[in-house]
Order: sequence, then structure tokens, then C-alpha cells
Amino acid sequence: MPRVGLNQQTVVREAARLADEVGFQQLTLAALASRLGVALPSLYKHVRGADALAQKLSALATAELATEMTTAAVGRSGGDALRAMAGAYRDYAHRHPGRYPATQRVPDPADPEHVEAGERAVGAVTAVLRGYGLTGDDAVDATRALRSALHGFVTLEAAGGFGLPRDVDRSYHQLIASMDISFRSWPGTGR
Amino acid sequence: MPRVGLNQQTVVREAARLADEVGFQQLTLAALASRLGVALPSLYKHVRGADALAQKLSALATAELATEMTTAAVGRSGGDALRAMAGAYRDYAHRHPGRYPATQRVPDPADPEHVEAGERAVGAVTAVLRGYGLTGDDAVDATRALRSALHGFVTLEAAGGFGLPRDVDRSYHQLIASMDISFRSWPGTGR
DNA sequence: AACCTTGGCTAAGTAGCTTAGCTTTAAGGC
DNA sequence: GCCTTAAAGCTAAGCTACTTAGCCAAGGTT
Repeated sequence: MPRVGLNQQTVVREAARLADEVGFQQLTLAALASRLGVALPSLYKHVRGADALAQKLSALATAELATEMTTAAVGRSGGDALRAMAGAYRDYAHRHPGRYPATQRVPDPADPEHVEAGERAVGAVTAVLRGYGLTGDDAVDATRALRSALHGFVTLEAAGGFGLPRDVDRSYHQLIASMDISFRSWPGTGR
Repeated sequence: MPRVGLNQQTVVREAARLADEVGFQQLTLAALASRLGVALPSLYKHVRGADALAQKLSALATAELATEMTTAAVGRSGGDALRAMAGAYRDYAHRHPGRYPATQRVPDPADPEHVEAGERAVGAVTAVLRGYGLTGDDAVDATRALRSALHGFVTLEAAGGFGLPRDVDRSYHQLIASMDISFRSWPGTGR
């Protein structure tokens, strides 16, 4: 039988494509193998198993997301940067419905690329917040707040949790606008 | 063989307990059956299958969460009500780590109790926002914002997504304080 | 007491993941 | 140009989990 010529990268990339098509939960080794034209156990030559594949997919998606967030914010500051980054975040989740959930996995400490990607993503947020004059503990709190808002919104939206007809784009716009206001007066919010 | 005397309610309740112990993803019919002292297929006399069980569990958890949110906010208004409700929300997620994820499932339209529970939960949020003078489209946007923030925070926290040592309780407090500020000036945030 | 509904059971089939161990390809050394 | 060998594929087999089919007994109803 002619070799297909796979390696870890091709396998993980195809898994990402498949996940976007069928959903992260429905990503299965069997489907992936048949997509790659290979018997299922052959995948084990390239990834250690289903869990390891999910972890690698997480690393890939996190790196992509970090890059898009960073790119969106570059050359902007303050509310401008915030809106651009938030837009890029939700846009990524829309374009890659199967990869996005993978980004929520905690980076594998043994995978330097994964760790680096996670740091880049958080760093992008931190950089935007620095434009509001937020540093130290305030920056940590604000980063958590922003990540919560973005992730929560995108997740609820994907789950179909927003039942009402009210335009979801506008709701997102309002959410980001409210975060902008919050960040401007952050240190005065509760201590 | 002596009958155990199960019914749907006992099965779902035990599933909730088990989920809290082992995690929602690890809730399995096999474990549930052995916990109830019954062979696995016997469960099918009470629930239609694994998916239906998850849906029933969602209904149970949503109802509980709605009740706790409502109870926390009763007799309070404005920021006071907001803080109480937000505290109850996160507290529920902490006390019931297995049930909480189940609440994110969209209610089954064919299950009136489930639908009602979902409406109660959203209604509790809406009621709090009415205390800020938010109604109509503004209320819809603000509800989505608040749900996103709460759900996002709790989810990231549960996933271990907050790596830094900075106190998570304080970050949550700051998040709620910032939402309070946002809601006070909501109509002026972006239109 | 006979009946029949219901809650339990065993058996068997499906899908998904994993491991073991074999074969063949094709790359590199001689 | 052949030989060796690492790597990439394969089949076979076993595990866990869910589901369906069909049987049997418990226990309430008439």
C-alpha cells in the first residue's frame, strides 16, 4: 500500500479542519483517519492518542487566536484597540467553531509552543489594558474580566443561549463599549 | 431479586450528586447504575438514554440555580442586588461543579419545567437590571453582558484558566463592581 | 386467586479508543 | 545497485460506554 506521508503537523491540521466542520465534540479518531485515507491505528504513529490530539489542537488554535488578536490591535490603542481585538476574538470563534473550544484547554507545560501561545494571547490582552493605564493587580483583574466577558459571550452565543431576536452583533458591541467604560475608571471601582 | 424502587426523580437526583463528585464529563450510565445498585440497562426504564439524562440534569440544575439567584436578590436592589445575585451564581458553581456545566444546555422545548426554569433564571437577571432602569433592548443587551461575564468567569475559573496567584475572589469582586458601573450608565455606552 | 403492569435482568450489538505485533516502504550506507 | 533498517502503514483483538431486544418476577388491582 502506498504511503500517505503523514506527520504530526498534517494530522493536527486536518483535525482542526474536521473539528470546524463537525464540531469539537464530534471530532473522532475514526473520522479523522478516514479523512486522511488511513486506518485508525495508524494515527498513533503521529499522535499519542485522542487526548494528546486535543491538546495539540489546542496549541494550534491558541497560537492562531493569539496572532489574530495581536494583529488586530497593532497600531491602535485604548478603546480602538479593545474594539479591534474583541472583534477579532469573536470573529475567530465564528470562523472556527471547532477550534475555538479547544483554546480553552490549559496549555500543556511540557509543550513550549503551547505555553508560548497562551502567553501571547494573554499578553495581547495585557498590552491593550496597558493603554488604559492598568498595570499590576489591576491589570490582572481587568484581564480576567475581559477574558470572562469575551469567552462567556462567544460560548453562550455558540450554544444558542441567546434566544431572543435582538441583534447579537449589537449586544456584543454594547458589551465591549461597557468594558471600555469600565477600564477607563477601573481603579475606582471597588476599593 | 428485590426491587430497588427507582423512579425518574431518584435517578436524576443521584446523577446530580455523582456529577458533582466526578465531574459532568465523567458522569456515566455505568457508574450511575452501580451507584444505584442496579444493572445498567435498568436505567432505561426511567430515562430514555444518556442524552435525555443530561437534559433532565440540566433542568434540575437550572431550576436550582434560578431559585438561588432569585433568593439572593430578593429584598435588595441596584448594586446590592447585583452583588448578591452574582455571589449566589458563583457560589452555586463552586458547590456543584458537576451540575453547573449542565445548566448551559439549552432547555428542551418539550419539557415545560425546564423551559420554566430557564425563564426564571433569565427573569431574575432582568429583574435586577430593572433596578438600574434598564428595559427593552437595553435590558436584553445588559442581560447578555451579565450572563456572559458570570458564565465566562466561572467557566475559566473551573477550567483552571486563571493561572496567576492574584486572589480570584477579588478579581470577581472587581468584575461585578465594573458591571455595576456599566449598568448605571448603560444607555450612554455606545449609541 | 388470577392478571397484568412495571421494574428489574441477561444477551447482544454498535461506536470509539488503545495496544500488540506484523509487514512493507523507502531512505541511506556501502 | 544492493542491503539494512527505521518508520509508516496494516490487521487483530480487547476495553469502555451506550443502546436495543426480549425475558422474568414483584407486587398491586380486580
